[in-house]
Amino acid sequence: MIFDATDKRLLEFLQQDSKQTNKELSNKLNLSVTAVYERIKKLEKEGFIDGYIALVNKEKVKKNFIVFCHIKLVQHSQDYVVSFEREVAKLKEVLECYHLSGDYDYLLKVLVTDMAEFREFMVKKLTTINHIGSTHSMFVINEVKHTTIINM
Amino acid sequence: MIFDATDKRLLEFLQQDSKQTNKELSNKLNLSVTAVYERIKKLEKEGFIDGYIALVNKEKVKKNFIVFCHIKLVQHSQDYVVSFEREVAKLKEVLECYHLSGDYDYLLKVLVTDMAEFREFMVKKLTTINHIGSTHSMFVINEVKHTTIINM
DNA sequence: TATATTTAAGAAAAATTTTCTATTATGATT
DNA sequence: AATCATAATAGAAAATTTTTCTTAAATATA
Repeated sequence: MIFDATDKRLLEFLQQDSKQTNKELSNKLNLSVTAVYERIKKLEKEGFIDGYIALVNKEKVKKNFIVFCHIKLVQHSQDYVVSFEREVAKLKEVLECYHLSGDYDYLLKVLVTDMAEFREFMVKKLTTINHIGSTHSMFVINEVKHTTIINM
Repeated sequence: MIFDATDKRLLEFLQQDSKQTNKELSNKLNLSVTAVYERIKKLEKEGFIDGYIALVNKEKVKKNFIVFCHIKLVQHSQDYVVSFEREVAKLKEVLECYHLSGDYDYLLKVLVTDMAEFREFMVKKLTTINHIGSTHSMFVINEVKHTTIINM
């Protein structure tokens, strides 16, 4: 499938603000409303767009205590890895989980209200998952930058 | 401001799919279309919603090489910190940057096409920023989980 | 209890999306 | 270069959705 410069610009605009009307986008792209509409539908159908979402303000909903957790497994057998990944993905406090190179461990991005809630998360949820060897938590003092925009 | 259970559910729905019509939301919430409309406008005005965006598929646009970079500064003076944060925020490859506790350093989430592009990023961009003492890169083998949904 | 204030509902108006048809551009083939 | 097929674009019409407006109900306040 051909994915031209106009499609790229369109995706950039939609990543910035998906509530723009096709008319606004058509002005920015020098296209007709229908052309914009058809391009968006094509991008959606081809899988370039995973979805449209609202971004909630973390401070407002009192969930702005971010912790990165490094995790090592006791063993790295297929069974252990699969089991750990399945369990950790279920936890709503875990926004992101990455399998990392090097020390063969994981990096988790955990979002909670405060230290008390993080403690609960560690004790009641994370450490009850099997096969965890060790954990190392890094607390975020300040979120310097956070964007969802992928540059192409 | 009062932020009730219905507002929470509404934010959950909008975080999952912001393209739902007010009619669909009104059915899920047992409200009228106008009531949903007014609640959304209120949440927007009060700052609960930072924006509405399209999520682009990383694989499709060939930007799915994720690297986490740990960075230590040579000094931690106010000047150095401010300068570093300003410069690093400008880099489009850096999706996220966190100031961490403990070793007083930073964690960067970097998104590029491949290792070649990461090398370019390191050599031409990251290491040209002043005050960096040392860096340590962790490559993502697999993205086990990634959500933008904040639980409330 | 009476009075204000907020919240909600339904209808109407305005705006936007979506469909449809026709036209133009693009690329491949000869 | 000419022809054909395919894809992209534009404008108008239809369908849907958002937004506004008015009225009614619920909640809180004095």
